[in-house]
Amino acid sequence: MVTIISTMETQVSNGPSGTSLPNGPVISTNGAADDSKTNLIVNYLPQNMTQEEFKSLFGSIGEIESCKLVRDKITGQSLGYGFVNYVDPNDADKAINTLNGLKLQTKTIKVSYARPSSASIRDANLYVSGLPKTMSQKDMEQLFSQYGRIITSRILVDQVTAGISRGVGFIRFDKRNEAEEAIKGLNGQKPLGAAEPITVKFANNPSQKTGQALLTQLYQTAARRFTGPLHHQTQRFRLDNLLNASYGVKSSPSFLPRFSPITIDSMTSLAGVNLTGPTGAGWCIFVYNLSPEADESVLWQLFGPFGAVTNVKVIRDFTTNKCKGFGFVTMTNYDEAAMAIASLNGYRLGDRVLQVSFKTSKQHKA
DNA sequence: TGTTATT
Repeated sequence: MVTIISTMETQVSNGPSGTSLPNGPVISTNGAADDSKTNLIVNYLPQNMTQEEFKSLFGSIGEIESCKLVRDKITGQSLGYGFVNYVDPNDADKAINTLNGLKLQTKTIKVSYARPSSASIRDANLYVSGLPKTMSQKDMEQLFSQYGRIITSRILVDQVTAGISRGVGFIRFDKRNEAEEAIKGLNGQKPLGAAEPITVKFANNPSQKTGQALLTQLYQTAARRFTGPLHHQTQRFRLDNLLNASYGVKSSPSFLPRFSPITIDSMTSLAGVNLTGPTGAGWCIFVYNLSPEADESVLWQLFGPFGAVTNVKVIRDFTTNKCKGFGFVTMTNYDEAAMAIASLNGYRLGDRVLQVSFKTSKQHKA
């Protein structure tokens, strides 16, 4: 088990780059709207926080121009951060003062001004290993700060030994080229007084997940559904103005109860429903509640990690060419198909909860 | 030897 020494030490404030006009909006020198005083980035959000809860929390401060909880494009899972753009810069300031450092479940959220988006700030996160166990987060920052502006830093610690450094950490620089210089300057070098050299390299990009990683993630999500929330009810994130917020699931389409541990057997035993059995090349799987924008690639991405997929099809409206909400996947092996169904049925894809089952003879009726 | 900071 791993925990974090600190996520809050490095605070970032971006100097506004625009010009404030009397009684008017902030206008940047190039004429584009300048949101540097209203746009915030929120980090270390609880995994299970929904867009609605996110909006509700930050909307309690003041009027929101826009906000977005950033999610994985494929799985729809929260990436643990989001953006809030307020109408009034004063509300952005207030949000930082009142919500930064707020403890939500096991996380301590960080609220700060968002830096202007640009390619140069992407992929600037470094993975550092071989650090002396005695090196603190501050020591590490000091070592790296000669190469640029540090946005975040952390050292991983062992939880069972109550906070002993694992000699592994992360450093995020403001700019990618700063991170590159730090690698050049520090990789393979011994910090002052250290016995061993440290390794410094770019951290794995979480958006480039392997099939195996995606599969693991899907299994974990499935397991969570089957065992219920990880934490005690009272530890779960609550908002006073969200009296009956559900966790992740907005609606429960059709006959499937929320979080119900539906098994293949219970599905096949439903009255009047029979499996069609292997048809031609393999087992046909019915996927329901796809978005109108869904395409074949999402089906490949979802089912591919579970085994051999021979065919996918998204059913579209003839005139609009939009997905009609469902599709089919053919898998060669029963075991893999069954595992895919067990893992993906009830899975949240973006705002939607998928229903996944073997295609049955009566699926289209009722 | 592994968290989740750029819409």
